[in-house]
Amino acid sequence: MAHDPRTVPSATISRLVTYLRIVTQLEQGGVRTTSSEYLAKEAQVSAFQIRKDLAYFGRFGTRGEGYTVPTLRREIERILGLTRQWRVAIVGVGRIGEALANYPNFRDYHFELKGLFDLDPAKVGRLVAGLEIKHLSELNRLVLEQGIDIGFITVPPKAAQDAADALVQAGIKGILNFAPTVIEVPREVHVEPVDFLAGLKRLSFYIINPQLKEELA
Amino acid sequence: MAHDPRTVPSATISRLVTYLRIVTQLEQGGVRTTSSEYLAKEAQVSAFQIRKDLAYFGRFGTRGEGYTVPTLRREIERILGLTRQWRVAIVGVGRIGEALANYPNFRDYHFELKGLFDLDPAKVGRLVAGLEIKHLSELNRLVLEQGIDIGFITVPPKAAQDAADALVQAGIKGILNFAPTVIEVPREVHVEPVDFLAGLKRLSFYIINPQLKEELA
DNA sequence: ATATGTGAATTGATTCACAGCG
DNA sequence: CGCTGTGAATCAATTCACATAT
Repeated sequence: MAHDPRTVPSATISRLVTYLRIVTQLEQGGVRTTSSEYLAKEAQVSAFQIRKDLAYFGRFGTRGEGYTVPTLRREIERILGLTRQWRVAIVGVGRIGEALANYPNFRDYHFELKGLFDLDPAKVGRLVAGLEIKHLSELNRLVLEQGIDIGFITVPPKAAQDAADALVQAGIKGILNFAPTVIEVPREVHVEPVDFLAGLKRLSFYIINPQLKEELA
Repeated sequence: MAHDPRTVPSATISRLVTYLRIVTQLEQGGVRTTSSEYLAKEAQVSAFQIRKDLAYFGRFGTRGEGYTVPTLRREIERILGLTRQWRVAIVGVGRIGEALANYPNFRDYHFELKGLFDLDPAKVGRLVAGLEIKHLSELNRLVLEQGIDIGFITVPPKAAQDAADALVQAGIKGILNFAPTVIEVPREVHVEPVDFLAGLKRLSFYIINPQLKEELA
Protein backbone atom coordinates (compact mmCIF):
# COMPACT_ATOMS: atom_id res chain seq x y z
CA MET A 1 0.00 0.00 0.00
CA ALA A 2 0.87 3.62 -0.24
CA HIS A 3 2.77 6.22 1.75
CA ASP A 4 0.40 9.09 1.05
CA PRO A 5 3.38 11.38 0.89
CA ARG A 6 3.38 14.99 1.98
CA THR A 7 5.42 16.11 -1.00
CA VAL A 8 6.01 14.80 -4.51
CA PRO A 9 7.91 16.60 -7.29
CA SER A 10 5.51 17.67 -10.00
CA ALA A 11 7.93 16.21 -12.54
CA THR A 12 7.25 12.84 -10.91
CA ILE A 13 3.55 13.18 -11.71
CA SER A 14 4.30 13.98 -15.36
CA ARG A 15 6.55 10.94 -15.56
CA LEU A 16 3.95 8.68 -13.95
CA VAL A 17 1.61 9.57 -16.79
CA THR A 18 4.28 8.41 -19.22
CA TYR A 19 4.91 5.19 -17.29
CA LEU A 20 1.18 4.49 -17.32
CA ARG A 21 1.11 4.80 -21.09
CA ILE A 22 4.00 2.38 -21.42
CA VAL A 23 2.67 -0.30 -19.08
CA THR A 24 -0.77 -0.01 -20.66
CA GLN A 25 0.81 -0.73 -24.03
CA LEU A 26 2.75 -3.66 -22.57
CA GLU A 27 -0.45 -5.02 -21.07
CA GLN A 28 -2.31 -4.71 -24.36
CA GLY A 29 0.59 -6.56 -25.98
CA GLY A 30 0.13 -9.38 -23.48
CA VAL A 31 3.44 -8.81 -21.65
CA ARG A 32 3.24 -10.09 -18.06
CA THR A 33 6.30 -8.59 -16.35
CA THR A 34 8.69 -5.72 -16.88
CA SER A 35 11.57 -3.93 -15.15
CA SER A 36 12.63 -0.42 -14.22
CA GLU A 37 15.35 -0.87 -16.85
CA TYR A 38 12.82 -1.45 -19.64
CA LEU A 39 10.48 1.32 -18.56
CA ALA A 40 13.47 3.66 -18.32
CA LYS A 41 14.44 3.03 -21.92
CA GLU A 42 10.90 3.62 -23.18
CA ALA A 43 10.32 6.75 -21.09
CA GLN A 44 13.80 8.14 -21.76
CA VAL A 45 14.67 8.53 -18.10
CA SER A 46 17.02 6.62 -15.76
CA ALA A 47 15.98 3.40 -14.02
CA PHE A 48 16.81 5.09 -10.70
CA GLN A 49 14.30 7.75 -11.52
CA ILE A 50 11.54 5.23 -12.16
CA ARG A 51 12.15 3.39 -8.90
CA LYS A 52 12.34 6.65 -6.94
CA ASP A 53 9.16 8.00 -8.55
CA LEU A 54 7.24 4.85 -7.65
CA ALA A 55 8.74 4.81 -4.14
CA TYR A 56 6.90 8.03 -3.31
CA PHE A 57 3.71 5.99 -3.35
CA GLY A 58 4.64 2.53 -2.17
CA ARG A 59 6.28 -0.73 -3.25
CA PHE A 60 4.92 -2.26 -6.41
CA GLY A 61 7.63 -4.62 -7.61
CA THR A 62 9.21 -7.89 -6.59
CA ARG A 63 12.94 -7.87 -5.86
CA GLY A 64 14.87 -10.05 -8.21
CA GLU A 65 11.84 -10.26 -10.50
CA GLY A 66 10.61 -6.84 -11.62
CA TYR A 67 7.06 -5.55 -11.94
CA THR A 68 3.91 -7.44 -12.82
CA VAL A 69 2.46 -5.40 -15.70
CA PRO A 70 -1.27 -5.48 -14.87
CA THR A 71 -0.59 -4.73 -11.19
CA LEU A 72 1.69 -1.82 -11.97
CA ARG A 73 -0.83 -0.45 -14.47
CA ARG A 74 -3.60 -0.64 -11.90
CA GLU A 75 -1.48 0.95 -9.18
CA ILE A 76 -0.38 3.89 -11.32
CA GLU A 77 -4.00 4.45 -12.33
CA ARG A 78 -4.96 4.46 -8.68
CA ILE A 79 -2.18 6.92 -7.82
CA LEU A 80 -3.30 9.27 -10.58
CA GLY A 81 -6.96 9.06 -9.57
CA LEU A 82 -7.98 7.21 -12.70
CA THR A 83 -10.12 4.63 -10.94
CA ARG A 84 -13.08 6.91 -11.36
CA GLN A 85 -14.56 8.68 -14.38
CA TRP A 86 -14.03 12.41 -14.67
CA ARG A 87 -16.73 14.54 -16.29
CA VAL A 88 -15.54 17.34 -18.50
CA ALA A 89 -17.04 20.51 -19.96
CA ILE A 90 -15.56 22.57 -22.78
CA VAL A 91 -15.92 26.35 -22.62
CA GLY A 92 -15.41 27.88 -26.06
CA VAL A 93 -16.47 25.86 -29.10
CA GLY A 94 -14.17 27.33 -31.71
CA ARG A 95 -11.94 25.22 -33.88
CA ILE A 96 -9.81 23.97 -31.00
CA GLY A 97 -12.78 23.26 -28.75
CA GLU A 98 -14.54 21.39 -31.53
CA ALA A 99 -11.43 19.41 -32.47
CA LEU A 100 -11.03 18.37 -28.83
CA ALA A 101 -14.69 17.39 -28.52
CA ASN A 102 -14.25 15.08 -31.50
CA TYR A 103 -10.79 13.78 -30.61
CA PRO A 104 -11.16 10.00 -30.65
CA ASN A 105 -8.71 9.28 -27.80
CA PHE A 106 -10.53 11.79 -25.63
CA ARG A 107 -13.24 9.36 -24.61
CA ASP A 108 -10.41 7.62 -22.88
CA TYR A 109 -11.59 5.26 -20.20
CA HIS A 110 -11.35 7.96 -17.61
CA PHE A 111 -12.80 11.10 -19.17
CA GLU A 112 -16.28 11.76 -20.42
CA LEU A 113 -17.45 14.88 -22.25
CA LYS A 114 -20.61 16.17 -20.59
CA GLY A 115 -21.02 19.77 -21.70
CA LEU A 116 -20.17 22.32 -24.40
CA PHE A 117 -20.51 26.04 -23.70
CA ASP A 118 -20.14 29.23 -25.67
CA LEU A 119 -21.23 32.87 -25.49
CA ASP A 120 -21.93 33.21 -29.22
CA PRO A 121 -25.72 32.91 -29.85
CA ALA A 122 -24.94 31.64 -33.36
CA LYS A 123 -23.26 28.59 -31.84
CA VAL A 124 -25.69 27.86 -29.03
CA GLY A 125 -28.03 25.03 -30.02
CA ARG A 126 -25.67 23.52 -32.57
CA LEU A 127 -24.79 19.86 -32.15
CA VAL A 128 -21.09 18.93 -31.79
CA ALA A 129 -19.84 15.44 -30.96
CA GLY A 130 -23.40 14.50 -30.11
CA LEU A 131 -23.85 17.30 -27.58
CA GLU A 132 -25.86 20.49 -27.88
CA ILE A 133 -23.86 23.66 -27.28
CA LYS A 134 -25.30 25.59 -24.33
CA HIS A 135 -24.98 29.24 -23.45
CA LEU A 136 -22.40 29.93 -20.77
CA SER A 137 -25.17 31.26 -18.52
CA GLU A 138 -26.32 27.66 -18.12
CA LEU A 139 -22.92 26.51 -16.83
CA ASN A 140 -23.78 26.62 -13.12
CA ARG A 141 -26.91 24.55 -13.52
CA LEU A 142 -25.37 21.93 -15.79
CA VAL A 143 -22.17 21.51 -13.79
CA LEU A 144 -24.36 20.69 -10.84
CA GLU A 145 -26.83 18.48 -12.73
CA GLN A 146 -24.20 16.57 -14.68
CA GLY A 147 -21.62 16.34 -11.90
CA ILE A 148 -18.95 17.98 -14.04
CA ASP A 149 -15.50 18.09 -12.39
CA ILE A 150 -13.16 19.55 -15.00
CA GLY A 151 -13.38 22.43 -17.47
CA PHE A 152 -11.43 23.10 -20.65
CA ILE A 153 -10.83 26.73 -21.53
CA THR A 154 -10.69 27.02 -25.32
CA VAL A 155 -11.68 30.66 -25.76
CA PRO A 156 -9.58 33.55 -27.12
CA PRO A 157 -6.93 34.79 -24.64
CA LYS A 158 -8.89 37.91 -23.68
CA ALA A 159 -11.91 35.85 -22.65
CA ALA A 160 -9.87 33.27 -20.72
CA GLN A 161 -10.08 34.90 -17.30
CA ASP A 162 -13.87 35.29 -17.62
CA ALA A 163 -14.19 31.65 -18.61
CA ALA A 164 -12.05 30.67 -15.61
CA ASP A 165 -14.20 32.80 -13.30
CA ALA A 166 -17.35 31.16 -14.65
CA LEU A 167 -15.91 27.67 -14.14
CA VAL A 168 -14.74 28.46 -10.61
CA GLN A 169 -18.10 30.01 -9.80
CA ALA A 170 -19.82 26.84 -11.05
CA GLY A 171 -17.77 24.78 -8.62
CA ILE A 172 -15.35 23.06 -10.99
CA LYS A 173 -12.28 21.45 -9.37
CA GLY A 174 -9.73 21.58 -12.19
CA ILE A 175 -9.09 23.52 -15.38
CA LEU A 176 -7.20 22.60 -18.53
CA ASN A 177 -6.26 25.98 -19.95
CA PHE A 178 -5.60 26.02 -23.71
CA ALA A 179 -5.50 29.83 -23.86
CA PRO A 180 -2.06 31.43 -24.00
CA THR A 181 -2.41 33.38 -20.77
CA VAL A 182 -1.97 32.93 -17.04
CA ILE A 183 -5.32 32.72 -15.27
CA GLU A 184 -6.06 33.44 -11.63
CA VAL A 185 -8.07 30.95 -9.63
CA PRO A 186 -8.57 30.22 -5.93
CA ARG A 187 -5.97 28.00 -4.32
CA GLU A 188 -8.26 24.96 -4.22
CA VAL A 189 -8.75 24.89 -8.01
CA HIS A 190 -5.98 23.33 -10.01
CA VAL A 191 -4.95 24.61 -13.45
CA GLU A 192 -2.93 22.77 -16.09
CA PRO A 193 -1.77 24.90 -19.01
CA VAL A 194 -1.72 23.34 -22.48
CA ASP A 195 -0.03 26.04 -24.51
CA PHE A 196 1.39 25.12 -27.86
CA LEU A 197 2.45 28.69 -28.65
CA ALA A 198 4.62 28.62 -25.54
CA GLY A 199 5.99 25.25 -26.68
CA LEU A 200 6.87 26.80 -30.03
CA LYS A 201 8.72 29.66 -28.39
CA ARG A 202 10.66 27.26 -26.16
CA LEU A 203 11.55 25.33 -29.33
CA SER A 204 12.83 28.52 -30.89
CA PHE A 205 15.13 29.07 -27.90
CA TYR A 206 16.49 25.52 -27.89
CA ILE A 207 17.07 25.54 -31.64
CA ILE A 208 19.25 28.62 -31.46
CA ASN A 209 20.95 27.34 -28.28
CA PRO A 210 21.67 23.73 -29.15
CA GLN A 211 24.28 23.40 -26.39
CA LEU A 212 21.48 23.81 -23.80
CA LYS A 213 19.52 20.58 -23.56
CA GLU A 214 16.14 20.69 -21.88
CA GLU A 215 15.21 17.97 -19.47
CA LEU A 216 11.50 17.58 -19.99
CA ALA A 217 9.24 17.50 -16.95
CA MET B 1 24.72 42.72 -23.50
CA ALA B 2 24.31 39.07 -22.63
CA HIS B 3 26.20 36.41 -20.71
CA ASP B 4 25.57 33.58 -23.14
CA PRO B 5 25.31 31.20 -20.22
CA ARG B 6 26.43 27.60 -20.24
CA THR B 7 23.38 26.45 -18.32
CA VAL B 8 19.84 27.76 -17.82
CA PRO B 9 17.00 25.95 -16.02
CA SER B 10 14.36 24.92 -18.53
CA ALA B 11 11.75 26.36 -16.18
CA THR B 12 13.41 29.73 -16.77
CA ILE B 13 12.73 29.42 -20.50
CA SER B 14 9.07 28.64 -19.88
CA ARG B 15 8.80 31.65 -17.60
CA LEU B 16 10.51 33.93 -20.13
CA VAL B 17 7.74 33.06 -22.57
CA THR B 18 5.22 34.21 -19.98
CA TYR B 19 7.14 37.41 -19.24
CA LEU B 20 7.24 38.14 -22.97
CA ARG B 21 3.47 37.84 -23.18
CA ILE B 22 3.04 40.23 -20.27
CA VAL B 23 5.44 42.92 -21.51
CA THR B 24 3.97 42.65 -25.00
CA GLN B 25 0.55 43.38 -23.53
CA LEU B 26 1.94 46.28 -21.53
CA GLU B 27 3.57 47.68 -24.64
CA GLN B 28 0.33 47.38 -26.63
CA GLY B 29 -1.38 49.23 -23.78
CA GLY B 30 1.15 52.05 -24.13
CA VAL B 31 2.85 51.44 -20.76
CA ARG B 32 6.45 52.70 -20.83
CA THR B 33 8.05 51.18 -17.71
CA THR B 34 7.42 48.29 -15.35
CA SER B 35 9.04 46.46 -12.44
CA SER B 36 9.94 42.94 -11.37
CA GLU B 37 7.23 43.39 -8.75
CA TYR B 38 4.52 43.99 -11.35
CA LEU B 39 5.68 41.22 -13.68
CA ALA B 40 5.81 38.86 -10.71
CA LYS B 41 2.19 39.50 -9.86
CA GLU B 42 1.06 38.95 -13.45
CA ALA B 43 3.15 35.82 -14.00
CA GLN B 44 2.34 34.41 -10.56
CA VAL B 45 5.98 33.99 -9.56
CA SER B 46 8.23 35.87 -7.11
CA ALA B 47 10.01 39.10 -8.06
CA PHE B 48 13.31 37.38 -7.12
CA GLN B 49 12.57 34.75 -9.69
CA ILE B 50 12.03 37.29 -12.44
CA ARG B 51 15.27 39.12 -11.70
CA LYS B 52 17.21 35.85 -11.48
CA ASP B 53 15.71 34.54 -14.72
CA LEU B 54 16.67 37.72 -16.57
CA ALA B 55 20.13 37.73 -14.95
CA TYR B 56 21.02 34.52 -16.82
CA PHE B 57 21.08 36.61 -19.98
CA GLY B 58 22.23 40.06 -18.96
CA ARG B 59 21.11 43.29 -17.32
CA PHE B 60 18.00 44.85 -18.78
CA GLY B 61 16.73 47.20 -16.08
CA THR B 62 17.70 50.43 -14.41
CA ARG B 63 18.29 50.38 -10.64
CA GLY B 64 15.85 52.54 -8.79
CA GLU B 65 13.71 52.79 -11.93
CA GLY B 66 12.62 49.40 -13.22
CA TYR B 67 12.42 48.12 -16.79
CA THR B 68 11.65 50.02 -19.98
CA VAL B 69 8.82 48.03 -21.53
CA PRO B 70 9.78 48.13 -25.24
CA THR B 71 13.43 47.36 -24.43
CA LEU B 72 12.57 44.42 -22.22
CA ARG B 73 10.15 43.09 -24.83
CA ARG B 74 12.81 43.31 -27.50
CA GLU B 75 15.47 41.69 -25.30
CA ILE B 76 13.28 38.73 -24.33
CA GLU B 77 12.39 38.20 -27.98
CA ARG B 78 16.08 38.20 -28.81
CA ILE B 79 16.84 35.71 -26.02
CA LEU B 80 14.11 33.37 -27.26
CA GLY B 81 15.25 33.61 -30.89
CA LEU B 82 12.14 35.48 -31.99
CA THR B 83 14.00 38.07 -34.05
CA ARG B 84 13.67 35.79 -37.06
CA GLN B 85 10.70 34.02 -38.66
CA TRP B 86 10.38 30.29 -38.16
CA ARG B 87 8.85 28.18 -40.92
CA VAL B 88 6.58 25.39 -39.82
CA ALA B 89 5.16 22.22 -41.39
CA ILE B 90 2.28 20.18 -40.02
CA VAL B 91 2.44 16.39 -40.40
CA GLY B 92 -1.03 14.88 -40.03
CA VAL B 93 -4.03 16.92 -41.16
CA GLY B 94 -6.72 15.43 -38.98
CA ARG B 95 -8.96 17.55 -36.80
CA ILE B 96 -6.15 18.77 -34.57
CA GLY B 97 -3.78 19.48 -37.47
CA GLU B 98 -6.50 21.38 -39.30
CA ALA B 99 -7.54 23.34 -36.21
CA LEU B 100 -3.90 24.36 -35.68
CA ALA B 101 -3.46 25.36 -39.32
CA ASN B 102 -6.45 27.68 -38.97
CA TYR B 103 -5.67 28.95 -35.47
CA PRO B 104 -5.66 32.75 -35.83
CA ASN B 105 -2.91 33.43 -33.28
CA PHE B 106 -0.69 30.92 -35.00
CA ARG B 107 0.44 33.38 -37.65
CA ASP B 108 2.06 35.10 -34.77
CA TYR B 109 4.78 37.45 -35.85
CA HIS B 110 7.37 34.74 -35.54
CA PHE B 111 5.86 31.61 -37.06
CA GLU B 112 4.70 30.97 -40.59
CA LEU B 113 2.91 27.87 -41.84
CA LYS B 114 4.69 26.58 -44.96
CA GLY B 115 3.55 22.99 -45.44
CA LEU B 116 0.81 20.44 -44.69
CA PHE B 117 1.52 16.73 -45.04
CA ASP B 118 -0.49 13.55 -44.75
CA LEU B 119 -0.30 9.91 -45.83
CA ASP B 120 -3.99 9.59 -46.67
CA PRO B 121 -4.50 9.91 -50.47
CA ALA B 122 -8.01 11.19 -49.81
CA LYS B 123 -6.54 14.22 -48.06
CA VAL B 124 -3.64 14.94 -50.40
CA GLY B 125 -4.54 17.79 -52.76
CA ARG B 126 -7.17 19.31 -50.48
CA LEU B 127 -6.76 22.98 -49.56
CA VAL B 128 -6.53 23.86 -45.85
CA ALA B 129 -5.71 27.35 -44.54
CA GLY B 130 -4.76 28.30 -48.08
CA LEU B 131 -2.22 25.49 -48.45
CA GLU B 132 -2.46 22.32 -50.50
CA ILE B 133 -1.95 19.14 -48.49
CA LYS B 134 1.04 17.21 -49.83
CA HIS B 135 1.90 13.55 -49.51
CA LEU B 136 4.49 12.82 -46.83
CA SER B 137 6.84 11.51 -49.51
CA GLU B 138 7.30 15.13 -50.64
CA LEU B 139 8.46 16.25 -47.20
CA ASN B 140 12.21 16.13 -47.91
CA ARG B 141 11.91 18.21 -51.04
CA LEU B 142 9.59 20.82 -49.56
CA VAL B 143 11.49 21.22 -46.30
CA LEU B 144 14.52 22.05 -48.40
CA GLU B 145 12.72 24.27 -50.90
CA GLN B 146 10.68 26.19 -48.33
CA GLY B 147 13.39 26.38 -45.67
CA ILE B 148 11.14 24.74 -43.07
CA ASP B 149 12.68 24.61 -39.58
CA ILE B 150 9.99 23.15 -37.33
CA GLY B 151 7.51 20.28 -37.65
CA PHE B 152 4.27 19.61 -35.81
CA ILE B 153 3.35 15.98 -35.27
CA THR B 154 -0.46 15.70 -35.28
CA VAL B 155 -0.87 12.08 -36.29
CA PRO B 156 -2.32 9.18 -34.26
CA PRO B 157 0.05 7.91 -31.54
CA LYS B 158 1.07 4.80 -33.47
CA ALA B 159 2.21 6.87 -36.44
CA ALA B 160 4.08 9.43 -34.33
CA GLN B 161 7.51 7.79 -34.43
CA ASP B 162 7.31 7.41 -38.22
CA ALA B 163 6.35 11.07 -38.54
CA ALA B 164 9.28 12.01 -36.30
CA ASP B 165 11.66 9.88 -38.39
CA ALA B 166 10.42 11.55 -41.57
CA LEU B 167 10.89 15.02 -40.10
CA VAL B 168 14.38 14.22 -38.81
CA GLN B 169 15.29 12.70 -42.15
CA ALA B 170 14.11 15.87 -43.87
CA GLY B 171 16.49 17.91 -41.73
CA ILE B 172 14.04 19.63 -39.39
CA LYS B 173 15.56 21.22 -36.27
CA GLY B 174 12.67 21.09 -33.82
CA ILE B 175 9.45 19.15 -33.30
CA LEU B 176 6.24 20.07 -31.52
CA ASN B 177 4.76 16.70 -30.65
CA PHE B 178 0.99 16.67 -30.11
CA ALA B 179 0.81 12.86 -30.05
CA PRO B 180 0.55 11.24 -26.61
CA THR B 181 3.76 9.28 -26.87
CA VAL B 182 7.49 9.71 -26.29
CA ILE B 183 9.37 9.94 -29.59
CA GLU B 184 13.04 9.21 -30.20
CA VAL B 185 15.12 11.70 -32.13
CA PRO B 186 18.83 12.42 -32.49
CA ARG B 187 20.37 14.61 -29.82
CA GLU B 188 20.56 17.65 -32.09
CA VAL B 189 16.80 17.75 -32.73
CA HIS B 190 14.70 19.32 -30.02
CA VAL B 191 11.22 18.03 -29.11
CA GLU B 192 8.52 19.87 -27.18
CA PRO B 193 5.57 17.74 -26.13
CA VAL B 194 2.10 19.32 -26.18
CA ASP B 195 0.00 16.62 -24.60
CA PHE B 196 -3.41 17.56 -23.28
CA LEU B 197 -4.27 13.99 -22.27
CA ALA B 198 -1.21 14.03 -20.00
CA GLY B 199 -2.39 17.40 -18.66
CA LEU B 200 -5.79 15.88 -17.88
CA LYS B 201 -4.22 13.00 -15.98
CA ARG B 202 -2.03 15.37 -13.97
CA LEU B 203 -5.21 17.34 -13.18
CA SER B 204 -6.83 14.16 -11.96
CA PHE B 205 -3.94 13.57 -9.57
CA TYR B 206 -3.94 17.11 -8.19
CA ILE B 207 -7.71 17.12 -7.74
CA ILE B 208 -7.61 14.04 -5.55
CA ASN B 209 -4.48 15.29 -3.75
CA PRO B 210 -5.37 18.92 -3.07
CA GLN B 211 -2.69 19.26 -0.39
CA LEU B 212 -0.01 18.82 -3.09
CA LYS B 213 0.31 22.05 -5.02
CA GLU B 214 2.12 21.93 -8.33
CA GLU B 215 4.57 24.64 -9.18
CA LEU B 216 4.16 25.04 -12.91
CA ALA B 217 7.25 25.08 -15.06
C1' DA C 1 14.84 56.76 -2.11
C1' DT C 2 14.07 52.97 -4.78
C1' DA C 3 14.30 48.85 -7.53
C1' DT C 4 17.75 46.08 -9.90
C1' DG C 5 21.42 42.57 -9.93
C1' DT C 6 23.87 38.87 -7.57
C1' DG C 7 26.68 35.99 -4.32
C1' DA C 8 25.40 33.06 -0.38
C1' DA C 9 22.09 30.15 1.91
C1' DT C 10 18.53 27.17 1.52
C1' DT C 11 15.55 24.13 -0.34
C1' DG C 12 14.42 20.60 -3.57
C1' DA C 13 15.30 16.93 -7.07
C1' DT C 14 18.18 13.56 -9.06
C1' DT C 15 21.82 10.31 -8.90
C1' DC C 16 24.15 6.87 -6.71
C1' DA C 17 25.48 2.74 -4.16
C1' DC C 18 24.14 -0.77 -1.84
C1' DA C 19 21.05 -2.98 1.56
C1' DG C 20 17.01 -5.89 1.43
C1' DC C 21 14.17 -9.66 -0.46
C1' DG C 22 12.56 -12.93 -3.38
C1' DC D 1 21.99 -14.15 -7.98
C1' DG D 2 18.93 -10.26 -9.73
C1' DC D 3 16.33 -6.37 -9.42
C1' DT D 4 13.77 -3.50 -6.36
C1' DG D 5 13.64 -0.09 -2.73
C1' DT D 6 15.91 3.63 -0.18
C1' DG D 7 19.08 6.50 2.72
C1' DA D 8 23.12 9.34 1.67
C1' DA D 9 25.54 12.27 -1.54
C1' DT D 10 25.46 15.17 -5.25
C1' DC D 11 23.67 18.36 -8.18
C1' DA D 12 20.35 21.96 -9.46
C1' DA D 13 16.96 25.59 -8.63
C1' DT D 14 14.91 28.91 -5.80
C1' DT D 15 14.94 32.16 -2.14
C1' DC D 16 17.02 35.60 0.34
C1' DA D 17 19.53 39.72 1.76
C1' DC D 18 21.91 43.34 0.56
C1' DA D 19 25.31 45.82 -2.19
C1' DT D 20 24.90 48.69 -6.20
C1' DA D 21 23.45 51.99 -9.36
C1' DT D 22 20.57 55.90 -10.62
